[in-house]
Amino acid sequence: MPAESSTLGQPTRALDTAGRAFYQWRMANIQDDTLASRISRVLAERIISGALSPGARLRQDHVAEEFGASHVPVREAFRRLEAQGLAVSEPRRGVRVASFDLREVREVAEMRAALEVLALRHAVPNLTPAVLDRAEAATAAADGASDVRSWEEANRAFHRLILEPCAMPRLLASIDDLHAASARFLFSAWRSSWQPRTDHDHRAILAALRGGNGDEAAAILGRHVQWIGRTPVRNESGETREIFSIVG
Amino acid sequence: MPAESSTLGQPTRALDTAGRAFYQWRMANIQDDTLASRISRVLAERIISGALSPGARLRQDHVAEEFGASHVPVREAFRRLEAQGLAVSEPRRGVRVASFDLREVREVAEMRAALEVLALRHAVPNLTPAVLDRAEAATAAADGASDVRSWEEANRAFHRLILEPCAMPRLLASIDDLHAASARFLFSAWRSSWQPRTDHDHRAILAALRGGNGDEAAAILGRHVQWIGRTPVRNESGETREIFSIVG
DNA sequence: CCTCAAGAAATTATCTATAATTTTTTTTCC
DNA sequence: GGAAAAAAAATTATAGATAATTTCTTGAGG
Repeated sequence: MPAESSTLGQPTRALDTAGRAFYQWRMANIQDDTLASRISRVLAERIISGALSPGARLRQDHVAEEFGASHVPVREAFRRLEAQGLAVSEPRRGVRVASFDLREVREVAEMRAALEVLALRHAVPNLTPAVLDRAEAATAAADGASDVRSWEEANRAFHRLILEPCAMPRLLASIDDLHAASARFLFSAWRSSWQPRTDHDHRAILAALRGGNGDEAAAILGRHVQWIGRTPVRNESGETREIFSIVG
Repeated sequence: MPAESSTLGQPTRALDTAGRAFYQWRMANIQDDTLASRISRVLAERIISGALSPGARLRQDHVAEEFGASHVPVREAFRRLEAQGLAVSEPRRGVRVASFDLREVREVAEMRAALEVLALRHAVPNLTPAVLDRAEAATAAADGASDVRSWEEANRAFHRLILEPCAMPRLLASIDDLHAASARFLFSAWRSSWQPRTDHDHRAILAALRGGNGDEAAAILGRHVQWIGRTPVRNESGETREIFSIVG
């Protein structure tokens, strides 16, 4: 590390700051260093946001060219997207963006309810006032959000904050994947429009947690996550149909 | 398909049978045709059975040579194992068989409880007497099993049978992955020894389902899956320690 | 005898090239 | 003009080769 070690010849305080910055940079890159994972993250982002529509073909050479890479890391990225349920692959016939329907929206909502309730139950004993304060801030951010993207980010932060203290990595990873699926549905429903709302469930959950009532918090969370919103959407041919999406 | 089409020049009945056999063969191979998936399945089998121990390095060139392949499909197989939680990869430092401890055993047990209960609730309305009979047969097979492998297979069949009618593919896939993790723990605990047992829980679940009492069945299943067995195991240096593993 | 450093071997990550398959386009025949 | 067949183009899957990194081995110094 020749470029970085030059910063080490400085006063102690500066060294600490620079050292930490470098460490964080290393962490951010080390655990996700390979081309394959960077490609898979970018593609996942596009699928979730709706920039890549359901059923769209992902052609390895095109993706490779776009990223200035060969198709070997691209294929690895595809395998990862497949495992996350964001893409489907048919041998020798290529990879497509996974499609979804109301059945799957419901399925994801129910899985989230089951797993988030489990996570919250284990998180409760480890919850600190500091964490709850940050969760409250996330709720406020969600209420003040003016577009879907920022609302989703704040909402996800809220759930992550109160669940993370469960310290069950496998469970949290599964929940993350389900959140990604939820976000896909959400963005597809509220493509451009978004009406600000006050999330009473989040506040009720926080109140229950502050009052030491973990069971009640878990019960509200379970219902909250299964809340499925209906939005009328007008398609290209001018017909309107309802799109369903998880909102919690 | 030159070899197969030759079978088509036969009487109608024979054509049907041969045609179906060919179709099934195609199905079995088409949806899992690539070298990468075959390699990942074989490696998964070895990790689950314990033939590959936790922490063991998986070297892409060695695996490639063993399968008479190049390392490109091997790397794709690695990404899949990673997503299933059977392997962990550190960029530029290779892939290792995932290790596990009591914490993870508990985590998997609780996730299975949450998700299998959810699946059963949705399966109940679609359960037929025929399915329950097959589940009963699986239970009998488990009780009569003389080794861990066959017990695990029969046990897994029982769970699959009663949960499959929920018709929630994503949920079932998650449960499958958790079963694989459970089997790892199980095989590591009961490596060679196995004491036959009668599974009263399975019979109680079936009785409740036959009696139309879905809630009771779900409650028993939830407890059943979380049953963690303790086995004293002697390691290389002669010390004994307890190994915990899911049994349900 | 142990620790640390330099060199050698092995291993990973990537790219370029090639064979096989699928999809698209063009052509032919009715 | 439209359906079927043949040819062309695109695309996937795999192999072989190369650069960069890590791990192992060996040797020097304390």
